[in-house]
Amino acid sequence: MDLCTDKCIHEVEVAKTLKSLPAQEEIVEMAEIFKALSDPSRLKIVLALLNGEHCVCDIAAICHQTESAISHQLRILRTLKIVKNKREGKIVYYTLDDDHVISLIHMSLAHVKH
Amino acid sequence: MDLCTDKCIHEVEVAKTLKSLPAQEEIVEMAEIFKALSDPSRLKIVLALLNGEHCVCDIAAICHQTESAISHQLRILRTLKIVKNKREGKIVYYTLDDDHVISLIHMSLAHVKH
DNA sequence: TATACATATGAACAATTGCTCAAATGAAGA
DNA sequence: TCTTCATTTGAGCAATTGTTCATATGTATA
Repeated sequence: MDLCTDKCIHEVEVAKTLKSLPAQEEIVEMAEIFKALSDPSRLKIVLALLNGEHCVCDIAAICHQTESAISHQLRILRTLKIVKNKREGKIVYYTLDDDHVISLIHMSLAHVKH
Repeated sequence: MDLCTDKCIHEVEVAKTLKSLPAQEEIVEMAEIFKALSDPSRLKIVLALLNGEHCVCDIAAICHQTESAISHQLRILRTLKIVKNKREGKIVYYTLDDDHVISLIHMSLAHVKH
Protein backbone atom coordinates (compact mmCIF):
# COMPACT_ATOMS: atom_id res chain seq x y z
CA MET A 1 0.00 0.00 0.00
CA ASP A 2 1.59 3.18 -1.15
CA LEU A 3 -1.07 5.38 0.41
CA CYS A 4 0.55 8.75 0.19
CA THR A 5 0.25 9.49 3.89
CA ASP A 6 3.32 11.38 5.00
CA LYS A 7 5.26 11.85 1.77
CA CYS A 8 2.73 14.21 0.23
CA ILE A 9 4.15 16.70 -2.17
CA HIS A 10 1.67 19.52 -1.67
CA GLU A 11 0.34 19.17 1.85
CA VAL A 12 -1.33 22.57 1.90
CA GLU A 13 -3.33 22.04 -1.29
CA VAL A 14 -4.25 18.52 -0.21
CA ALA A 15 -5.56 19.81 3.12
CA LYS A 16 -7.49 22.58 1.37
CA THR A 17 -9.12 20.19 -1.10
CA LEU A 18 -9.89 17.68 1.63
CA LYS A 19 -11.75 20.38 3.50
CA SER A 20 -13.78 21.35 0.43
CA LEU A 21 -14.87 17.81 -0.42
CA PRO A 22 -18.48 16.76 0.23
CA ALA A 23 -19.08 14.05 2.81
CA GLN A 24 -18.50 10.53 1.56
CA GLU A 25 -22.23 9.72 1.80
CA GLU A 26 -22.99 12.73 -0.36
CA ILE A 27 -20.45 11.59 -2.93
CA VAL A 28 -22.00 8.13 -2.97
CA GLU A 29 -25.46 9.66 -3.33
CA MET A 30 -24.33 11.76 -6.31
CA ALA A 31 -22.64 8.74 -7.89
CA GLU A 32 -25.84 6.70 -7.55
CA ILE A 33 -27.80 9.15 -9.64
CA PHE A 34 -25.09 9.26 -12.29
CA LYS A 35 -24.98 5.45 -12.27
CA ALA A 36 -28.71 5.28 -12.88
CA LEU A 37 -28.17 7.33 -16.05
CA SER A 38 -24.95 5.59 -17.06
CA ASP A 39 -26.53 2.65 -18.85
CA PRO A 40 -27.79 3.45 -22.39
CA SER A 41 -30.90 1.28 -21.95
CA ARG A 42 -31.82 2.95 -18.70
CA LEU A 43 -31.02 6.41 -20.04
CA LYS A 44 -33.23 5.75 -23.05
CA ILE A 45 -36.11 4.89 -20.73
CA VAL A 46 -35.65 8.18 -18.90
CA LEU A 47 -35.41 10.09 -22.19
CA ALA A 48 -38.61 8.43 -23.38
CA LEU A 49 -40.38 9.48 -20.19
CA LEU A 50 -39.43 13.13 -20.82
CA ASN A 51 -42.38 12.99 -23.24
CA GLY A 52 -44.79 12.07 -20.47
CA GLU A 53 -46.12 8.84 -19.02
CA HIS A 54 -45.75 5.49 -20.74
CA CYS A 55 -46.71 1.95 -19.83
CA VAL A 56 -44.14 -0.85 -19.62
CA CYS A 57 -45.25 -2.37 -22.90
CA ASP A 58 -44.83 0.93 -24.74
CA ILE A 59 -41.40 1.53 -23.21
CA ALA A 60 -40.38 -1.95 -24.33
CA ALA A 61 -41.50 -1.11 -27.87
CA ILE A 62 -39.72 2.24 -27.82
CA CYS A 63 -36.49 0.72 -26.53
CA HIS A 64 -36.64 -2.49 -28.60
CA GLN A 65 -36.27 -4.59 -25.49
CA THR A 66 -38.25 -7.29 -23.75
CA GLU A 67 -40.78 -6.19 -21.17
CA SER A 68 -38.92 -8.19 -18.56
CA ALA A 69 -35.67 -6.34 -19.21
CA ILE A 70 -37.51 -3.02 -19.04
CA SER A 71 -39.25 -4.00 -15.84
CA HIS A 72 -35.92 -4.85 -14.21
CA GLN A 73 -34.51 -1.45 -15.19
CA LEU A 74 -37.65 0.35 -14.05
CA ARG A 75 -37.26 -1.26 -10.66
CA ILE A 76 -33.79 0.26 -10.32
CA LEU A 77 -35.12 3.68 -11.36
CA ARG A 78 -38.04 3.30 -8.96
CA THR A 79 -35.75 2.39 -6.07
CA LEU A 80 -33.78 5.57 -6.72
CA LYS A 81 -37.04 7.53 -6.91
CA ILE A 82 -36.23 8.68 -10.43
CA VAL A 83 -39.53 7.30 -11.72
CA LYS A 84 -42.86 6.54 -10.10
CA ASN A 85 -45.71 4.35 -11.31
CA LYS A 86 -49.46 4.25 -11.19
CA ARG A 87 -51.60 1.25 -12.00
CA GLU A 88 -54.75 1.51 -14.12
CA GLY A 89 -56.28 -1.92 -14.35
CA LYS A 90 -53.76 -4.26 -15.90
CA ILE A 91 -51.56 -1.48 -17.16
CA VAL A 92 -48.84 0.28 -15.14
CA TYR A 93 -47.86 3.79 -16.19
CA TYR A 94 -44.46 5.25 -15.37
CA THR A 95 -43.49 8.92 -15.12
CA LEU A 96 -40.36 10.81 -14.12
CA ASP A 97 -40.38 11.74 -10.45
CA ASP A 98 -37.23 13.80 -9.87
CA ASP A 99 -36.99 17.37 -11.16
CA HIS A 100 -33.28 17.43 -10.48
CA VAL A 101 -32.68 14.40 -12.71
CA ILE A 102 -34.81 16.03 -15.41
CA SER A 103 -32.57 19.10 -15.24
CA LEU A 104 -29.44 16.96 -15.46
CA ILE A 105 -30.83 15.21 -18.52
CA HIS A 106 -31.79 18.46 -20.22
CA MET A 107 -28.38 19.95 -19.57
CA SER A 108 -26.61 16.91 -20.89
CA LEU A 109 -28.96 16.75 -23.89
CA ALA A 110 -28.16 20.35 -24.73
CA HIS A 111 -24.49 19.49 -24.70
CA VAL A 112 -24.77 16.46 -26.98
CA LYS A 113 -26.82 18.56 -29.42
CA HIS A 114 -24.03 21.19 -29.33
CA MET B 1 -38.76 -12.50 -27.25
CA ASP B 2 -41.88 -10.59 -26.39
CA LEU B 3 -40.82 -7.47 -28.25
CA CYS B 4 -44.01 -5.48 -28.26
CA THR B 5 -44.10 -5.11 -32.04
CA ASP B 6 -47.69 -5.18 -33.19
CA LYS B 7 -49.62 -5.48 -29.95
CA CYS B 8 -48.69 -2.00 -28.71
CA ILE B 9 -51.25 -0.38 -26.53
CA HIS B 10 -50.63 3.26 -27.37
CA GLU B 11 -49.23 3.36 -30.87
CA VAL B 12 -49.63 7.10 -31.27
CA GLU B 13 -47.72 8.01 -28.12
CA VAL B 14 -45.04 5.44 -28.92
CA ALA B 15 -44.55 6.93 -32.37
CA LYS B 16 -44.43 10.44 -30.92
CA THR B 17 -41.83 9.51 -28.31
CA LEU B 18 -39.79 7.55 -30.83
CA LYS B 19 -39.60 10.66 -32.99
CA SER B 20 -38.46 12.82 -30.08
CA LEU B 21 -35.66 10.49 -28.96
CA PRO B 22 -32.03 11.48 -29.61
CA ALA B 23 -30.03 9.28 -31.97
CA GLN B 24 -28.67 6.11 -30.40
CA GLU B 25 -25.06 7.39 -30.67
CA GLU B 26 -26.09 10.53 -28.80
CA ILE B 27 -27.68 8.44 -26.07
CA VAL B 28 -24.53 6.35 -25.79
CA GLU B 29 -22.41 9.51 -25.64
CA MET B 30 -24.54 10.94 -22.83
CA ALA B 31 -24.42 7.64 -20.96
CA GLU B 32 -20.62 7.58 -21.20
CA ILE B 33 -20.30 10.87 -19.37
CA PHE B 34 -22.71 9.74 -16.66
CA LYS B 35 -20.80 6.48 -16.37
CA ALA B 36 -17.55 8.36 -15.83
CA LEU B 37 -19.17 10.06 -12.84
CA SER B 38 -21.00 6.98 -11.61
CA ASP B 39 -18.16 5.48 -9.60
CA PRO B 40 -17.60 7.12 -6.19
CA SER B 41 -13.80 6.90 -6.50
CA ARG B 42 -13.83 8.53 -9.89
CA LEU B 43 -16.38 11.13 -8.85
CA LYS B 44 -14.24 11.99 -5.84
CA ILE B 45 -11.28 12.62 -8.13
CA VAL B 46 -13.37 14.98 -10.24
CA LEU B 47 -14.68 16.75 -7.13
CA ALA B 48 -11.13 17.15 -5.87
CA LEU B 49 -10.09 18.71 -9.17
CA LEU B 50 -12.84 21.33 -8.84
CA ASN B 51 -10.35 22.98 -6.48
CA GLY B 52 -7.75 23.25 -9.21
CA GLU B 53 -4.86 21.11 -10.40
CA HIS B 54 -3.45 18.24 -8.36
CA CYS B 55 -0.73 15.68 -8.97
CA VAL B 56 -1.42 11.94 -8.89
CA CYS B 57 0.24 11.53 -5.52
CA ASP B 58 -1.93 14.25 -3.97
CA ILE B 59 -5.10 12.81 -5.46
CA ALA B 60 -4.15 9.43 -4.02
CA ALA B 61 -3.76 11.04 -0.60
CA ILE B 62 -7.05 12.92 -0.91
CA CYS B 63 -8.93 9.81 -1.99
CA HIS B 64 -7.17 7.38 0.35
CA GLN B 65 -6.28 5.13 -2.55
CA THR B 66 -3.12 3.76 -4.08
CA GLU B 67 -1.46 5.81 -6.79
CA SER B 68 -1.90 2.91 -9.18
CA ALA B 69 -5.67 2.79 -8.66
CA ILE B 70 -5.86 6.56 -9.14
CA SER B 71 -3.75 6.37 -12.27
CA HIS B 72 -6.08 3.77 -13.76
CA GLN B 73 -9.12 5.95 -13.05
CA LEU B 74 -7.38 9.04 -14.41
CA ARG B 75 -6.76 7.20 -17.64
CA ILE B 76 -10.48 6.60 -18.03
CA LEU B 77 -11.22 10.26 -17.32
CA ARG B 78 -8.46 11.28 -19.75
CA THR B 79 -9.85 9.05 -22.50
CA LEU B 80 -13.22 10.75 -22.09
CA LYS B 81 -11.51 14.15 -22.15
CA ILE B 82 -12.90 14.98 -18.73
CA VAL B 83 -9.41 15.70 -17.39
CA LYS B 84 -6.14 16.68 -18.99
CA ASN B 85 -2.60 16.44 -17.64
CA LYS B 86 0.64 18.35 -17.82
CA ARG B 87 4.01 17.02 -16.79
CA GLU B 88 6.48 19.09 -14.75
CA GLY B 89 9.58 17.03 -14.24
CA LYS B 90 8.65 13.85 -12.45
CA ILE B 91 5.27 15.14 -11.42
CA VAL B 92 2.11 15.01 -13.54
CA TYR B 93 -0.62 17.53 -12.78
CA TYR B 94 -4.26 16.88 -13.66
CA THR B 95 -7.01 19.44 -14.22
CA LEU B 96 -10.64 19.30 -15.33
CA ASP B 97 -11.01 19.78 -19.06
CA ASP B 98 -14.76 19.81 -19.76
CA ASP B 99 -16.91 22.78 -18.78
CA HIS B 100 -20.05 20.81 -19.37
CA VAL B 101 -19.02 18.13 -16.89
CA ILE B 102 -18.14 20.85 -14.38
CA SER B 103 -21.67 22.24 -14.76
CA LEU B 104 -23.20 18.80 -14.30
CA ILE B 105 -21.17 18.32 -11.12
CA HIS B 106 -22.13 21.72 -9.73
CA MET B 107 -25.79 21.11 -10.44
CA SER B 108 -25.71 17.71 -8.81
CA LEU B 109 -23.71 19.08 -5.87
CA ALA B 110 -26.33 21.76 -5.33
CA HIS B 111 -28.98 19.09 -5.19
CA VAL B 112 -27.19 16.88 -2.66
CA LYS B 113 -26.65 19.94 -0.46
CA HIS B 114 -30.40 20.67 -0.71
C1' DT C 1 25.81 5.73 -15.72
C1' DA C 2 23.34 4.30 -11.65
C1' DT C 3 19.79 5.29 -8.46
C1' DA C 4 15.59 7.11 -6.78
C1' DC C 5 11.17 8.84 -7.45
C1' DA C 6 6.45 9.78 -9.78
C1' DT C 7 3.52 7.82 -12.71
C1' DA C 8 1.71 4.44 -16.06
C1' DT C 9 0.54 -0.07 -17.60
C1' DG C 10 -0.80 -5.12 -18.07
C1' DA C 11 -2.45 -9.32 -16.14
C1' DA C 12 -5.43 -11.32 -12.98
C1' DC C 13 -9.19 -11.56 -9.79
C1' DA C 14 -13.49 -10.79 -7.17
C1' DA C 15 -17.54 -8.21 -7.43
C1' DT C 16 -21.14 -6.14 -9.96
C1' DT C 17 -24.11 -5.55 -13.94
C1' DG C 18 -27.78 -6.26 -17.49
C1' DC C 19 -29.97 -9.64 -19.74
C1' DT C 20 -32.71 -14.10 -20.52
C1' DC C 21 -35.76 -17.55 -19.25
C1' DA C 22 -39.27 -19.47 -16.45
C1' DA C 23 -42.50 -18.79 -13.12
C1' DA C 24 -45.38 -15.74 -10.09
C1' DT C 25 -48.59 -11.86 -9.29
C1' DG C 26 -52.46 -8.93 -9.99
C1' DA C 27 -56.46 -7.36 -12.56
C1' DA C 28 -60.30 -7.84 -15.98
C1' DG C 29 -63.49 -10.49 -18.61
C1' DA C 30 -65.82 -15.01 -19.96
C1' DT D 1 -63.95 -19.91 -11.22
C1' DC D 2 -60.91 -20.17 -15.36
C1' DT D 3 -58.42 -17.76 -18.74
C1' DT D 4 -55.97 -14.05 -20.54
C1' DC D 5 -53.15 -10.15 -20.41
C1' DA D 6 -49.62 -6.71 -18.36
C1' DT D 7 -46.23 -6.64 -15.35
C1' DT D 8 -43.04 -8.34 -11.80
C1' DT D 9 -39.74 -11.32 -9.82
C1' DG D 10 -35.90 -14.76 -8.98
C1' DA D 11 -32.24 -17.64 -10.57
C1' DG D 12 -28.54 -18.05 -13.54
C1' DC D 13 -25.07 -16.48 -16.82
C1' DA D 14 -21.83 -13.83 -19.71
C1' DA D 15 -19.78 -9.51 -19.81
C1' DT D 16 -17.91 -5.58 -17.58
C1' DT D 17 -15.79 -3.12 -13.71
C1' DG D 18 -12.46 -1.51 -10.06
C1' DT D 19 -8.79 -2.95 -7.66
C1' DT D 20 -4.21 -5.15 -6.57
C1' DC D 21 0.29 -6.60 -7.63
C1' DA D 22 4.30 -6.63 -10.34
C1' DT D 23 6.65 -4.42 -13.75
C1' DA D 24 7.72 -0.74 -17.05
C1' DT D 25 8.40 4.39 -18.31
C1' DG D 26 10.10 8.68 -17.88
C1' DT D 27 12.62 12.29 -15.33
C1' DA D 28 16.00 14.28 -12.15
C1' DT D 29 19.96 13.93 -9.32
C1' DA D 30 24.35 11.87 -7.63
